Amino acid sequence: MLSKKTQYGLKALGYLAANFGEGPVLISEIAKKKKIPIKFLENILLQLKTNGILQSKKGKGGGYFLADNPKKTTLAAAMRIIEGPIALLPCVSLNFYEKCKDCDEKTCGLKKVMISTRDATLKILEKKTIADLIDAI
Amino acid sequence: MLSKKTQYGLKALGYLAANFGEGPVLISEIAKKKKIPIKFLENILLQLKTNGILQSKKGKGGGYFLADNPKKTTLAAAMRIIEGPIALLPCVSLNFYEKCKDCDEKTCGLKKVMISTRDATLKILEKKTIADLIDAI
DNA sequence: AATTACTCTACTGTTTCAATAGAGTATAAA
DNA sequence: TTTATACTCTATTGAAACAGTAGAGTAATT
Repeated sequence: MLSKKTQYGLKALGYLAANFGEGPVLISEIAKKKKIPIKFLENILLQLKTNGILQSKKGKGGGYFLADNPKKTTLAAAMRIIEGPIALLPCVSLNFYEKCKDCDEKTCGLKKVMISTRDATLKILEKKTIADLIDAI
Repeated sequence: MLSKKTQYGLKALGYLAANFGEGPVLISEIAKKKKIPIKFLENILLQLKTNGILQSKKGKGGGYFLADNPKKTTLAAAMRIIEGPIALLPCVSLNFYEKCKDCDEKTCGLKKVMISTRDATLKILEKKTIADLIDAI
């Protein structure tokens, strides 16, 4: 399951995608519309900025906005920043790989299955973008 | 990411699948072969027994064994017992659904994507069984 | 100068995770 | 019927992660 942090982050990105091209959006506005604790949201947005997905402007008329067209940022990219690995096990993670001590990765049956699962998940998350997070209506 | 508990549980099931039809297997044997802390493994196996996947026999010549042919138990079933939900959000879980407060599930863009992801994952995990967890060689 | 709004570090309470302890019960064989 | 074996069950513990908060600081605008 995704952490609350990731859930909030994705919702915020969806809101910023919906407002793309309309200038900076206040943290407080995102927090209110998406019902996210504001101080928590501050941390999340800052992290997304540090990792290049968001940009910001300080002072009056400031706020956060997407660094690029919403269709350019995949969900996989966003989730890796906030949540970390997408794979179900460290030994099958592409971006957060950790060697499996206590088992032979060449023969491990579990690993094979988890690779299939990872690929199925990534096929979706590498194709979908934060533009797909925009709410209906 | 899956918890250690789930990882251990699946490995143990793989071992029992490999030894299906050959009588009870000692917890200590599984623990040793799969390098799982034995007391931790006890809890896990008991939980799998309570939920019908395993059976056991006490006393000398006792141990754990699969309740049914390994091909009959899907990974989804096993994982739901040990780990809980397979979906990435409670509001898209089939077996552990929780209503999403603070958002309208009918219009939520995030929910749509998470349903796709869930379905892609389940397509694998509902088809693969613990027979697929048997190690090569 | 005053106001606005993001920035950054640190902290806190709660929950989950991972593992362990130890007494209890059932079974089988000698 | 005793003994050894092996699963059963509840409780506990330390560490880490999670979720959220606090507050001082910096930059930009008017």
